[in-house]
Amino acid sequence: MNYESPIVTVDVPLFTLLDRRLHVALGVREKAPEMGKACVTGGYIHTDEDVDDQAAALRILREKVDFVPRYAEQGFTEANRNRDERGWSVSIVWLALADAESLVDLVARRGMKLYDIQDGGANLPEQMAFDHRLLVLKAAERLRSKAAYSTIVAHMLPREFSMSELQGAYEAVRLKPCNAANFRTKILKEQVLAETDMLRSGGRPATGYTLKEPIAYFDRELY
Amino acid sequence: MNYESPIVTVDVPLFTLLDRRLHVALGVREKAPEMGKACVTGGYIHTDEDVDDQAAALRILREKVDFVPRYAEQGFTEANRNRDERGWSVSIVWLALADAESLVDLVARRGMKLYDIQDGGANLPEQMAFDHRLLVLKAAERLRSKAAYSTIVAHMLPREFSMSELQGAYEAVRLKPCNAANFRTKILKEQVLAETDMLRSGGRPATGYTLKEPIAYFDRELY
DNA sequence: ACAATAGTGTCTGTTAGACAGTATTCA
DNA sequence: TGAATACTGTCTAACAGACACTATTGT
Repeated sequence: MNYESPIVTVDVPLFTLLDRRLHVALGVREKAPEMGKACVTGGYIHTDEDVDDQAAALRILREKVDFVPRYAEQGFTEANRNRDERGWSVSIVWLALADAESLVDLVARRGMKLYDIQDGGANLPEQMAFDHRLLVLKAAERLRSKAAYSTIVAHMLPREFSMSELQGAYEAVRLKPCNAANFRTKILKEQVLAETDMLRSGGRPATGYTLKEPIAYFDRELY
Repeated sequence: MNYESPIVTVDVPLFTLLDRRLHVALGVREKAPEMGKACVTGGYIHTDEDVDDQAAALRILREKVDFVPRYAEQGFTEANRNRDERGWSVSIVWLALADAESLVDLVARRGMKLYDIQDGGANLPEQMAFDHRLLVLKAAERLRSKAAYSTIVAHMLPREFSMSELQGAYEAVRLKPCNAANFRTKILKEQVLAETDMLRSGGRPATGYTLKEPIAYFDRELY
């Protein structure tokens, strides 16, 4: 027997930190079905040009909103018969991260909007296309759990950041405060940061840091 | 423009512990292409009967090899244009776990075979269908990393197990030994195990344990 | 009694977490 | 000089890890 093949899309929620709170950039769906509702940037795989799902994710961001994220990784795949009225469909969800400035610029250019998702989705729009509310919440949850033992959150900061900015990023994503003195010593001991120039701020200038590697993993949770 | 939709399959590597070493159960592919090569149990999504990818994974195991795993979860999705000569294809890989006895019985019934994958795939068959070698290795790696901070490995033991069996499971999957006294106190403190009847063994009978919940997560790695 | 496996108590070095205090900038 | 932010040193309780010891079975 021959079975109808499901529809396959790649959806790419864009995350950043704004005012030390996790935000996601959403657009507005421009065609039926679900026209006019808030949606994650996504699209079909182009079997003639995309070599793999990562290439598809990056092409979709480039073509649809002219954006190159700082970091992207596959999150999870949502696949069921109810998520799209047009039939059984598969969404490969990629998480993309960028600094706030780039995303603020993007949403201004493209008529998109940044939504605070610090409070379990309370500030997401009422109506969202398809199951995109679920996709965003699952992706945020994945980000939270990955943040605990990796340097992934640093990609939502400027390339050079201060220790307190980095701490703020961990706190926002992990949803709990941590002690500045202990945070500093612990992450420095992990040897994942490289020092750069000084950064000016309100008081004493702070040492600037960058990630040595795009992502590093810790043996234990970073509190 | 209208794009050809990729082929979508669900592939389900079956893992267990045999002689305190991680093993995967593989079958033999019975049709072209790649006929005769070792392969992961998998199949197409049946859009008329599967409600979602989990249902598809379980149906495929049931129909193809008449097996119900003890635990299954979505692992990752492999999606590119080179993995199947017939065209751009997507595999949603589900990890399935079972006790050794059930899988030994399964492979005997179905002409499958259990392969030791303790040594990074050195004991996998030379020729495997499609990219199934990669799928198995990636799935095993996912299992290893998840094992560090959860009770997932217990599903590769009998439903009731002794503390030393559980320790052996962690050691096999994590690839490092750990101290019996400390392992015991640490996992008991997590309160994830329930006591059952005594289990007979070579010496003093051991307290039997079962998982309280299908899966529990720890705040820190269990050494 | 002894081999084999299960389970406990205790000690030591390391780490988490709290907190006091010093350093360097701008207004 | 004082407000603001950056950074350091030290103390304590908890935990990781090692290890010696006791307990309960079968032979």
